[in-house]
Amino acid sequence: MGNKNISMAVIRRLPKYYRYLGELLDNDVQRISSKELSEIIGFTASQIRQDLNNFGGFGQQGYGYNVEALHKEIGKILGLDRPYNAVLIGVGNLGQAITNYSGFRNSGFEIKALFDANPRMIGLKIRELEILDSDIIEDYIKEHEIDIAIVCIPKNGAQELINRIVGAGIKGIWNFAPIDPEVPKGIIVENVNLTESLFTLSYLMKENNELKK
Amino acid sequence: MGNKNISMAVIRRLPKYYRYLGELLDNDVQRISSKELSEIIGFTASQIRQDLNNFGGFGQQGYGYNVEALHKEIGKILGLDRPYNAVLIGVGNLGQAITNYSGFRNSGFEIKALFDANPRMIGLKIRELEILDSDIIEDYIKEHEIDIAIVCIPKNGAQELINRIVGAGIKGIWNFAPIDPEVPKGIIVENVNLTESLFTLSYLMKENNELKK
DNA sequence: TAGATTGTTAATCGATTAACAATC
DNA sequence: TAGATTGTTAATCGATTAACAATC
Repeated sequence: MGNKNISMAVIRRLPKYYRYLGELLDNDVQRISSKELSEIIGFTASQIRQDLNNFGGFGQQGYGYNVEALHKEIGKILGLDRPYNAVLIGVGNLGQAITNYSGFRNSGFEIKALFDANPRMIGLKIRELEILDSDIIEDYIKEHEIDIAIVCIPKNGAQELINRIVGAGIKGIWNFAPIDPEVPKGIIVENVNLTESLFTLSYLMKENNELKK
Repeated sequence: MGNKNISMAVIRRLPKYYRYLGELLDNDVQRISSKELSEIIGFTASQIRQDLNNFGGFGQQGYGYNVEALHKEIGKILGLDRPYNAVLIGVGNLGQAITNYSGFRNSGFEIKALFDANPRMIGLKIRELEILDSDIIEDYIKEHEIDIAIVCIPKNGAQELINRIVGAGIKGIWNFAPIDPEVPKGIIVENVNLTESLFTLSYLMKENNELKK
């Protein structure tokens, strides 16, 4: 499969294509042109065609794109045609929210175990999943072929924990701790920083307000 | 204040500057050059100087930047020198997680009220905050000078709810519902889409794996 | 066939990096 | 003063948009 070094800008648009195509599919729309999709999704038709052609020619001249086929193709491109085993570390409010959200499992991401360092949490159950002691996480990762770690612990200790799970063989980290972890080449980290998101909102509200003056 | 139409790329880096400068401050670092900051934060020194100079000349030739002063300036740029009143709508797991996270309040974002449509939730309390009926949200927003709505409800009904709160005078929306809401010009929306984030991780893990072959 | 729409090349626009004079 | 480092201009790089031949 030809990898032409896809830019991050393109990659971040892929899940949006996938979502909008899924909605079209739910509404029994069978075909769509880049122009029509453009009106729904808010990217230019030209950009849509450019984006998709990074991965192959999925359309047909004079017709457009078959919604179902394109949705499936993008799913494959995103790697959603295979299951992932995950562990979640830090069963606080956010960790529980993610554990309880069924949407991820439906997309093939299964949380196999929960971990926490707090003795009061260890042994409790959430959704049939017992909370295990963080101390044993390395052994668990090695023994259960875990691909992804979902890190929901506070800033302090987060880098150290990430060092440990990377050492145990984790390949991808979905990181909610408010740090930019350092990891060896070949380990993928996706950071979700809610504070940064909120501050961006704050900036834009302020800027918007000033423009009005 | 000169607004030179700052690009989104720059804006999204501002919270990172703020965070790293805050950490330097915690570590009693008093001055830093763009080169040193570059090594910590991972942007080029040139980019750092370009970014900052969009907002003013905060440095001093031959010296660098005063950490405390720069941190404060970026805080101002982000609009963190004033308080915001917020309401949170949808007190599920994620909504509770956000309600319980004290970091936002410490930055000046105060959740003044919680709303839910589920009769079982209405009347319950979280952190001294009673959960109110979503039906009365418009009146509440008007009467309490609410700036920001934190939307943590499912996809269905999210656009309708957003229409209502925008009609009631909300100026900024921190949206966790998995839609890209349509809002009138002048209303700021910051979307957090966890599914898109997870799918991006999936793509990058797949790509990384293929490169190794 | 005629009309529509893709895939793809070329043109434009914008963001990042490099370079260096200004100056602390 | 000499050395360091900014602020800013110019050069480069990359991403988006426009255009259109190919073709269904």
